[in-house]
Amino acid sequence: MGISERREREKQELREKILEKAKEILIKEGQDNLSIRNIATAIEYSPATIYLYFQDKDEIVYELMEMGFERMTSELQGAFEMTDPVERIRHIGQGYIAFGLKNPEWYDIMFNAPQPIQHLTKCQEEWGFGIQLFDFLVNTCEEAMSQDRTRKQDPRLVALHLWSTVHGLVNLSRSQRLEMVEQNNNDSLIQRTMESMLQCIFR
Amino acid sequence: MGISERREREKQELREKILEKAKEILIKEGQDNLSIRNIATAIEYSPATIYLYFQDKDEIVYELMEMGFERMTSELQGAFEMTDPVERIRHIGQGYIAFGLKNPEWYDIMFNAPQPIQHLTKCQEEWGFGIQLFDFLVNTCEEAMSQDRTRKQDPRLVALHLWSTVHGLVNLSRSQRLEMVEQNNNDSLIQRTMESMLQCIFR
DNA sequence: AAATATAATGAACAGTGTTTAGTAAAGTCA
DNA sequence: TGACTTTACTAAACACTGTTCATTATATTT
Repeated sequence: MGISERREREKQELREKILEKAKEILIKEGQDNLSIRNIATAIEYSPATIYLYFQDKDEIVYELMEMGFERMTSELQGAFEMTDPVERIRHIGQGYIAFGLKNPEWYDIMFNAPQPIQHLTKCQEEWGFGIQLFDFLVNTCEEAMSQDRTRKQDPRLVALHLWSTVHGLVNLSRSQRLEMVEQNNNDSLIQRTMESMLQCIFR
Repeated sequence: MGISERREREKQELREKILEKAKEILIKEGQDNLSIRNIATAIEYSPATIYLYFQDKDEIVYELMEMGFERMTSELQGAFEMTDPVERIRHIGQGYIAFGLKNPEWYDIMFNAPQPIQHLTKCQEEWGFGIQLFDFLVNTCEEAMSQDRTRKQDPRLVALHLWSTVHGLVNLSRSQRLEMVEQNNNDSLIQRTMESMLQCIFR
């Protein structure tokens, strides 16, 4: 029964090809130009064909989100391996911000766009990568607390404080609101703000 | 020459009507349904007419942003008048978050959407309301610092820390990423996180 | 070779922002 | 009042969007 196996493989290959082209378009032309029709012409198939491999556009965006998390995770690898918990947090923060500023389209899909979440709730799955990342941050906060590097408090709140600040900074920069109130020195301003936060949480 | 005055007045009235209906649609049907065509049918004019009163959709969104800032400013009035600088910051933060969670569409237009900013850069104007709000926050931080309620540091960085955290929290909630990592107690979680931040900045 | 199962598509639906040429109404002036 | 001009408005088109479905083409099996 090698034939049906080949067919299955070919189906998988076209699915991969769709995702690859979607990724290319996202990087080169941005989220606004990531349309079913653009993907279709890129893979030289009709738009309707894409719906034989994905139930809707949300599913494609969801897959792109997963790819984004893999990219980000690999970029943060060095930070994850830091022995000192506070240094670990500092490097994760810096890496997170750097990723967000360098890959705004990926970041948007991962942390802002409603589509991947809609896909998740539709399929009753969970936000695996995100939970993993957040839990790691919570654990690191707990570690810092056990070393008396910060005052006793709910580590989940500290983690959320850290996350929301860097998320807020990336989004304010992305949406051009930051440059509206502070013309000069965008990147270093973000760096210094995060450092200011770390100074006030950890010792 | 009362005739041309009446005409001018009538033009202004239709402009106002367009904005009023745009506001209604934004509130009742959300940003996704805020289309030129929907506004046009609501005011019982053709879509093309709207372009006689606004150069493009961005300009309408810009005007809605201004309305949003007026709404927010009036809601924050009580907070602005607090005598204690730290309490002032606390109430501004709470009000900011409450506004963002209660009026997600307004919030999006004011702090996330690229359209109003595109309109600004096109017209070489500045983000008046936003700058005003941020500068007020900076001044309040300076006041708190002069009262020795927080350690000596750049007040603009403290203000940005405060802003990015609440902005991040509102956006994480809005984009459903928060409920992905913390199922229970969304609103109070946000409150407690902000409180945790205030505790670590001010004394 | 004929029958069947699978894959791919053309065309349509309902929607988007925006432009342009043409029409209808209102104001101006002889 | 009638002719002319200015202003206000709109129908229709352009180039897009996601999605569905009946139909066609291809590949596999009998």
